[in-house]
Amino acid sequence: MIEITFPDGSVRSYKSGVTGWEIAKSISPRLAKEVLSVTVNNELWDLTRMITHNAAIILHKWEDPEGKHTFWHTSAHLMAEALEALYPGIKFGIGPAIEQGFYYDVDPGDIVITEHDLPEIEKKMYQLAAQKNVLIRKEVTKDEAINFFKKKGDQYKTELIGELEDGTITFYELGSFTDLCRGPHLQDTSGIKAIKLLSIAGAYWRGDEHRKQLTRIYGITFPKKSMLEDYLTMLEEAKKRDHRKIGKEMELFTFSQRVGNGLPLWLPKGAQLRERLEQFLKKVQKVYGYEPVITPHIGQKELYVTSGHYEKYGHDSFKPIHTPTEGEEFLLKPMNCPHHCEIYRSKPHSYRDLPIRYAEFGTVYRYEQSGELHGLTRVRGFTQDDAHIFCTPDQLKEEFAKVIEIVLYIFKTLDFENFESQISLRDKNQPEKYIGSDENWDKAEQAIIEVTSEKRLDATIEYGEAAFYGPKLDFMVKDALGRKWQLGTIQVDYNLPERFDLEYIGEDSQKHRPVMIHRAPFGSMERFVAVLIEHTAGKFPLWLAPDQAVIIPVSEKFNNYAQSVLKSLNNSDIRTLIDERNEKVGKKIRDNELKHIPYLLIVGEKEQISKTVSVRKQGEGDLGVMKLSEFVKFINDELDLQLKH
RNA sequence: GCCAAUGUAGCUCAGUUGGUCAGAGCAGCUGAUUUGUAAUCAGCUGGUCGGGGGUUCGAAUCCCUCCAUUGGCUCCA
Repeated sequence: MIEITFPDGSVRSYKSGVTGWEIAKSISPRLAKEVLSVTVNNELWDLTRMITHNAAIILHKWEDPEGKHTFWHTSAHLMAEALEALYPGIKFGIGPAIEQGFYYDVDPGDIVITEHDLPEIEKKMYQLAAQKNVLIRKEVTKDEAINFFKKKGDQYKTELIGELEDGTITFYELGSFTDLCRGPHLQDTSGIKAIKLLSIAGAYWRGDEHRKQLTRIYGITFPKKSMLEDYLTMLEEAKKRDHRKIGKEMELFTFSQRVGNGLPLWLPKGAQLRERLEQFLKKVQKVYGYEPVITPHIGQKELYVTSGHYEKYGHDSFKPIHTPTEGEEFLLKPMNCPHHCEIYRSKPHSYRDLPIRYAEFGTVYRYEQSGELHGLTRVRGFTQDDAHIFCTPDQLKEEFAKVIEIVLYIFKTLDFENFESQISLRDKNQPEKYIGSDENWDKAEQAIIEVTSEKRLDATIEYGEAAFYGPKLDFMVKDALGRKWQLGTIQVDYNLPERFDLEYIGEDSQKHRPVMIHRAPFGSMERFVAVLIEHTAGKFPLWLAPDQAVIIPVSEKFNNYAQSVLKSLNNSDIRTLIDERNEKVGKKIRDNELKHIPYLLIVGEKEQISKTVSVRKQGEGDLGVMKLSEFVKFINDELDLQLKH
């Protein structure tokens, strides 16, 4: 007999060799039906694998990430089985479960699989799933594994196995399809009731653009048809929030082929929105002791050679600009930091001056690959809400903490609750990748870790993700479709002060090297606005809305009164429009609701007589009649609430 | 940059096997209506069918090529 410990701490005895599924069955038949996989001593296992020693287990159902992971991983195998049946000789790369579904990278040889083929593959998957084929786990030796895939002619699997250690290799058989796989898997495929192959794309083998491009097929599956329907509805809803669609509808920004791809044109309403965000941050930065600076859009190539950017990012930059007569070369600036370093250098500094915080909404240009461009989230010209803090090593921690405060304040004001934060540290096994002394690195990394925990940030730590010049803390937010974008970033830098030979005179009258912090709470205005649009679906908070209220006269007879209301509200700094079109009230309400204008003010005979407006709130409907002064107060109260945290 | 798909009026989209196929709705303009909380009616103006080349008696439709967009891969704010 062995002892099995459950998550709640209870212990039960089972005979040795019991499986996860049998344990589930012993608890309840319903659990046995729903359970998908089991964690045994922190390892995710198949339900059919025999447990022969005392163990702590957790049973996973669909509701658990581990359960979904198992379900989707098996689905990837099911898709592979279907692909092999439809395209004999097809070769397989990797086929993992992902956050939403799964994919498989395949090499179909000379034939091309397109999205038009997906329904047929789906159909085959349904057929195969209905056969209720069992997944069989087999432990194999490395030689056996290599021979199997060599015989099959699958160089990708052979390559993968070559890197594995003997004794740890497992195969899974599903019907006629055998795959190298760590598992775990479902017991059989009968639970896969709803299947949707979503898209198809090229993906380089092992992410290396110098290697062969395989065909990646993305899909998702569910244990119930209704779940798939809900998921597809959710996708449709998400598409409605797409910032590219809303940006067009609300006339926030556009692109022109004549201007160039990846170069956004901010339309008046978008520019207003962006300016308001900038003013907001400028105000916060003033409180935190930042000093605005302004630098040009280009700089001599030598500047970026000095900073090291030319070597690292030169190939991602626009080609140098040559002057007509001299042999000078200028680059469109890919980063603001070199310019700010030169500002620091423009005069000598004492330790008493530090920290110095130079802030600039600096527009930078990077030649992103054409396939990478995406709405406002990935563009070739964008404005960073950049600032560089020059401080003593002793001030680093406190300065870092203050930047986190700013980021959190901004996110809170804008209701960004679901952000993730990531600390990127160095990989100590590869010291050659980083510059700066070990001592400084330790200090900086320690400071970031301490500060994030003091600020109660639930940050993940990634080793080896630091920049070569220092550790950093990044803030990520997901867009409507769940794609993760990096917004804010705070980076410690020992490199640039070194390269630009930046100094300050210390208390000891000696020269010292300052430390730099690069920080951008929004990241880039373009990307931030994009994510903001998707989060709000275009229904911006009142303080940001380009237009806050629109006056709707019931008929042309009341245009004069409407005009007087307009004048009065605009005098009270409420951004107000008037809809004098010769249309019925219902039509005007509908149109202005669709424009996401926060307040609609209907005025007719009653209002004209009583000097009031009939207030209708976007998405909520009629709020009743208010005196003009009441409405102004009502608006200002809401604004105060939004900007006070 | 690579793989795949897409590209028809300002926007959203029809256009069947190449032969009155250059259309619809919305937007815009004009007029009628003078409107009370999510679409009043009528008329009109919009397009070298992404650009270029080719096949054909004839191309939005077939082929080539370039450009852009979309979904991914690599990189990154």
